[in-house]
Amino acid sequence: MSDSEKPTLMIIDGHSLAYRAFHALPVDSFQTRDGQHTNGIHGFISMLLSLLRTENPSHIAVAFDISRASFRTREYPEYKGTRASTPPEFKGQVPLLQEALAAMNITTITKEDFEADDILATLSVRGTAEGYHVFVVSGDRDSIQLVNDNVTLLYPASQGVSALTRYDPARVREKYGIDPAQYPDVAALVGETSDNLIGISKVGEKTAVKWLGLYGSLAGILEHADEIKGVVGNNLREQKENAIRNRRLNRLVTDLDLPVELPDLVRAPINEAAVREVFGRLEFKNLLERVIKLEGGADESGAAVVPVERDDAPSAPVAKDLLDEELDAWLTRVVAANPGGLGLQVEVQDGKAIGFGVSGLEESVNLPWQPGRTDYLPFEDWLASDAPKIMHDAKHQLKALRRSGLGFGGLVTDTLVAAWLLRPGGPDKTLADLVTRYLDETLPVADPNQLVPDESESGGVPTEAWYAYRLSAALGALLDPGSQSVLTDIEMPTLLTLVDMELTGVAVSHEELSVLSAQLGERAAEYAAGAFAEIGREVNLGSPKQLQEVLFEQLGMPKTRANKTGYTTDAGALADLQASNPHPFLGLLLQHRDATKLRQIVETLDKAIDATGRIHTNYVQIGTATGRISSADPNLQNIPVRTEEGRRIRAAFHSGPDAECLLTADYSQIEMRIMAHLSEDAGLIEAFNAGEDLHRFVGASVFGVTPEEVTNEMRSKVKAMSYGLAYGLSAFGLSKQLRIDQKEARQLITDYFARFGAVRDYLRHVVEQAKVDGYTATIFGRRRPFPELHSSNRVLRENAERAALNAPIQGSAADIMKIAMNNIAEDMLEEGLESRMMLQVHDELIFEVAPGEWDALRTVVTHRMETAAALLVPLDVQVGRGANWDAAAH
DNA sequence: GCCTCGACGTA
DNA sequence: CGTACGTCGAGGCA
Repeated sequence: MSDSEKPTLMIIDGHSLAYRAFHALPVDSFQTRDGQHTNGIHGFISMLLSLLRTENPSHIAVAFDISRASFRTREYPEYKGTRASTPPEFKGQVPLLQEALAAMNITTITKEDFEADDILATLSVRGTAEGYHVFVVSGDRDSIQLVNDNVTLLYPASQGVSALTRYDPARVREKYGIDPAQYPDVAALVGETSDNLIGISKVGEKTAVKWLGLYGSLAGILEHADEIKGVVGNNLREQKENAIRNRRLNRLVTDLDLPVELPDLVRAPINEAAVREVFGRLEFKNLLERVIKLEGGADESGAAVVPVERDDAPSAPVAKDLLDEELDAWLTRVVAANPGGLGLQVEVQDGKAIGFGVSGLEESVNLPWQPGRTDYLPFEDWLASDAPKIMHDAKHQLKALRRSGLGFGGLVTDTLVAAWLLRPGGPDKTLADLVTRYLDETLPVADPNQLVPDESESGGVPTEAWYAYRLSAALGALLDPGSQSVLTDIEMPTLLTLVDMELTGVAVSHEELSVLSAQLGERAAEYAAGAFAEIGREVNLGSPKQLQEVLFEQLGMPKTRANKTGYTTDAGALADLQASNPHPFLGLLLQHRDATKLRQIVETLDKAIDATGRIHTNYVQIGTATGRISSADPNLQNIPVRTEEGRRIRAAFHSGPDAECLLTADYSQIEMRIMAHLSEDAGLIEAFNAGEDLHRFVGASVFGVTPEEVTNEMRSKVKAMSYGLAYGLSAFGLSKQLRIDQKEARQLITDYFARFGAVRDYLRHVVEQAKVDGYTATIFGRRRPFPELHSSNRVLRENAERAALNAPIQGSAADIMKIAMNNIAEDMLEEGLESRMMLQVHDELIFEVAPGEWDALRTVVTHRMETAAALLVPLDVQVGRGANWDAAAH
């Protein structure tokens, strides 16, 4: 029988290949929406499909280790002892991989007390005996010993699993200078770091191969050990037991009793239903297609290096250039053909629109644009109409449309926002990320060598529009109904609201900031001079490293809490030091910190003021994992408020020249109210319905006194407790914050829950449910996945538990605020108010009030905020009025 | 010029 | 050993 007619048996080391794939592929890019990591599985299956195509084996099996323990670890407990513990992200991938293989009708084999390598060895010996050509696929170098004329090893190239090197006996000789069967002797002499097998000192591959050339085998070398001169000879004689032990351990077992016969391993058709189910769970869209397609017939074109890049991805349609009637006809036709909407991307330059890409499923157009252009009237009509549009990262594009004077309507989906709802806090930030994850394709990049990009070729806004169109379908299929309604009813309107707010900006006084900056600069310099005088030298007070030198060496202060670079110098630790080891330097340093921090904030804000005297922040709609909005460039959600000095910065935020004043409106205790609603705690609900001071009421209940008898101290303790609840506060944390001992903190928690037990039950229940579901949900259905709840790492798991109990509370508050904002914006438009919503700081809104509109605006804002959600307790809104942000506070 | 870290501002 | 963020300077690396 010639080689090409022999049946071929392919045996794969499942664990080692999956583990290699795990390290080769970015872990964050392969995750199900429940948070299960799948990069190892994806890489393995992808490699497997390539192998099936290129090698087309007639028989196949995948071997797995059952555990790290085997007869080898019993014999030598240190065996593989240096291996790092399995990364948590890899956990769970092997069982899922085995499920996937089962669905594909590929046999997996395990054997108690033996390693996968031994199964490979046994099968390759049997295969050879029964007339097969054997392919061994393994990332373990011990498999080299299996190579012979009938056994070929496919070994992953340096990184990953996308390229496999083919080892036949000639290749082994070329690479290592020995016969495959001699490889274990070399390994025994050299040692194997990854298996924690120590070899002979100073003996590397070169020496080992030389000796084998001289004496033929390890046994021969040991026999002639006395003849070997020099230090290495001595080492060999002294450490020969190492080599003997190594050789015993790296000998693969070739006569295992396995529960299968070779004919059982013949390739069978996949179980399509099972494959669809498993791959659906793994969210492998493209791999599913490839597996299904594989059934259609194997490709015979074998290549030595297995390609992983898919070759069946559809490519974007070539964009057309159209004018006038042509464009009109095209739009009419394509709109009719794509009732779900068209993909749209705006090309933005210097904040203005300079072109558009519009795409349906099968065709797209490219429309360069400049002000005054009239041949696109049909397009402009469509743009401004309610005709459904699908975009990616629409906010800055819509801002550009507005600056360019173009109308817009009909946004149904923003794929960036939709993907964020699927995986809030996920790594996907660009269209290319989403195309890779959800379409398993690659977004074409414009050729960087092409100086003038040809939009009609590929890349550019028409291509982006086409991918956004296709992504929206893929994402829509993955979104549960709750998330879908959050997208449609909350996030898309919010996006439009944010466009207005960002374009509006807020007036800030450059003059006031300049004065502040100068004053703070002077003060900082004085504190610095004083601090330097105290220690007799000048250091950089902004350098934690230099401060450590001063504090712990020069001044001999006791060490503070440790961090990665030494010991912390944060404000809390410095205050503790001041209490135990008073020194004027400490106070001056803290004062200097305050002054420079404020000055830095002032400077950053000042630089952000535009020519019209306003600051335009960028609200990041996908900026948080909980559903809140974040603010950046500059961040206007962390403007100081707690100190007198800080409030002077707020005072520089004022109403614009045409406005009457500012209006601020904030929800009071919204998170506690949400807790009352979600927990249905009768006591807490009563506390809110009583309408008096919440913390006083709760304090009276906890301490068993009347509200009038609640002291300030009792009130502040209860207040800290209530706020801490929603964060998963511990007795330790509470004691630290209140500076009381842990026993007292524990008692406070006990007393608190004695009166508000349903709150405790609710918080426990949230975490338990999240463990079952894999995610938490807000009142409105916004989800956040929590895979770490099952982590075996205690720190990770407990962090996830606290985040999970907080997510529905913080997230529901965020939902409520967004709904209120959208409703307010709508009312303002309907009532024709010219006042403007400018800022959102999580539970607070700031408006610029147009002359004569105070009453109307206050009514709208209060009403819409109070009625954004119907909870078991009322939503209380506090409104303030003033010429500036500080004065408008209440 | 890039990154990480410590520190600190807000809800 | 309390959640969620963004920004700065210092310092290390290239």
